[in-house]
Amino acid sequence: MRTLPRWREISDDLLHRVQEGEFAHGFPGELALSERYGVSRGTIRQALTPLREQGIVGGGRGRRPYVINTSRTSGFGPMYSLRDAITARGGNESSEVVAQRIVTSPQVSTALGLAAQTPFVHVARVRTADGAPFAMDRLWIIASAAEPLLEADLTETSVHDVLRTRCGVEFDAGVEYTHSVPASAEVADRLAVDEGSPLLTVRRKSCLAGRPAELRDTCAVGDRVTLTHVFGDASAVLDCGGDGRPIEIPWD
Amino acid sequence: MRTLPRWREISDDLLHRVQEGEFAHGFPGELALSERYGVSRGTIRQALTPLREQGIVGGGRGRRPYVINTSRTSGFGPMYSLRDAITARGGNESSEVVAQRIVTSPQVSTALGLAAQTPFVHVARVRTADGAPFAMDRLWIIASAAEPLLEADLTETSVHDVLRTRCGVEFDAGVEYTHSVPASAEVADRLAVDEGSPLLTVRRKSCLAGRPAELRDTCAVGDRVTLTHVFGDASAVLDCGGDGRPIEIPWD
DNA sequence: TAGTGGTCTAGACCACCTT
DNA sequence: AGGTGGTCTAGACCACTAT
Repeated sequence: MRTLPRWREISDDLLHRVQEGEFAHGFPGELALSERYGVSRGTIRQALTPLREQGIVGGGRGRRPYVINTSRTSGFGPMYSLRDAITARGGNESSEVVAQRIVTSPQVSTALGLAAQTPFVHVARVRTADGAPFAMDRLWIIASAAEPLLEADLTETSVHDVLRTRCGVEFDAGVEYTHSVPASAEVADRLAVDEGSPLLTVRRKSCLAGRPAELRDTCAVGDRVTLTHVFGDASAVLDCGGDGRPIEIPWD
Repeated sequence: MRTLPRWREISDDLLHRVQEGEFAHGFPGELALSERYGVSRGTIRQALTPLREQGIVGGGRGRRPYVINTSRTSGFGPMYSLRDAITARGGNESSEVVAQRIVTSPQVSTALGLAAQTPFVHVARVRTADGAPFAMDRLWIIASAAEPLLEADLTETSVHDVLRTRCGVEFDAGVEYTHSVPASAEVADRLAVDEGSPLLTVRRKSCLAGRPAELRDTCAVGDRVTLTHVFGDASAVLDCGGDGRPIEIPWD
């Protein structure tokens, strides 16, 4: 695990402070931050970029800077600008781990363009909110980068967090494919829905230092899950009614 | 329409050249670009940032820079890092415009947090690839910013392009909600699928200068459409087989 | 009018990859 | 070894907003 650049340390620190509510009554400007951290304004701007892109802090030329969203549970990193969050309808969320071991898989290796015998850490979980399953996911990460994952408790912790803190690993590129498919018999059984009912599936392939490193499938119940993506300071269109369900208007 | 910053002009110019294949045999380095455009390296880095984020050019410390993806049809702009493209299975794509007029709508105004009588330009289309409909979309944009849209030919041109070139308008923030829902009778009829079959719906709310400006609903046939998001230099995991459909392996 | 962020410059040093 | 991009500095000027 190499040392992080200064701008990244500052960015992490600011995110942490924001999440603890430190700036609820006003976020400092770039000049003030520049003094506080003892770095140039350019470095501060670099640190603020991800926070602004992800809509965590807002402001703009002339405006007083402010905090938009404190409740953001997501970690930090570029992949979160891809798929910010799967939000379940419900409160208490936990996971049942149904697989957590080393495997090889020709299908996975092929999908990632790796050698057929590449060993992966394989994790599969069923995610539950308030007693009702709302999604299942499974992932394969090249074992050489993710062995501590085998011993982690994944019922309450995200894989991303474990990778970051225990493995010092963060994905730097990737692609996501999202589909809507009918539930197969097996999945319908595990998620307690009717066979054929609409599911949201997301396949993600991620890279580590430019090399394929992870394949992840997420499979979510259509009417229990909303996939949300935020870009920039969207505070003007958040929380103004509706959860994104289509408006009931004829398609004239 | 105000003048664009220099870095943005350079970014647009580079994207244009990339798409015309000018750099197929090698992309210039930052120093070379700095000389060519007569600006400092910082400005060049700013211009390259969106191209690198969207995985259009690649490289890295020490590596020779290169072009990853020329065939990118998408325009330019931050919203495209949200929902890069809806890719249909098929070749010839066109749209049938089923609505293109000024309207007011309490539902839309409410969803955007605007006054109930706000006039919108309303556009609704059914999108077809190789003769089969694969998606429909409808949008409402505040009329004051988008009037030229009323007279545009939208059968072959994207709304985004018209907004950019004719209205000088680009969204700077937004949120997208993605769901999987069963087809209603009306939508099933228009898209030529069975009632109840899985659809992918995307609702987007966008901002212009920090104010709500657009609501857009897209409704796509599950098995004809893939929603793709790319982050960074994902060249290692693109084109290595599979279209993102879930692997057929039991969820042990 | 004061303070903010957006843009831009002209340097510097270093880590990393290719050769 | 030479070239690349990543990081950082210390300035500058300007557009915009709030007051």
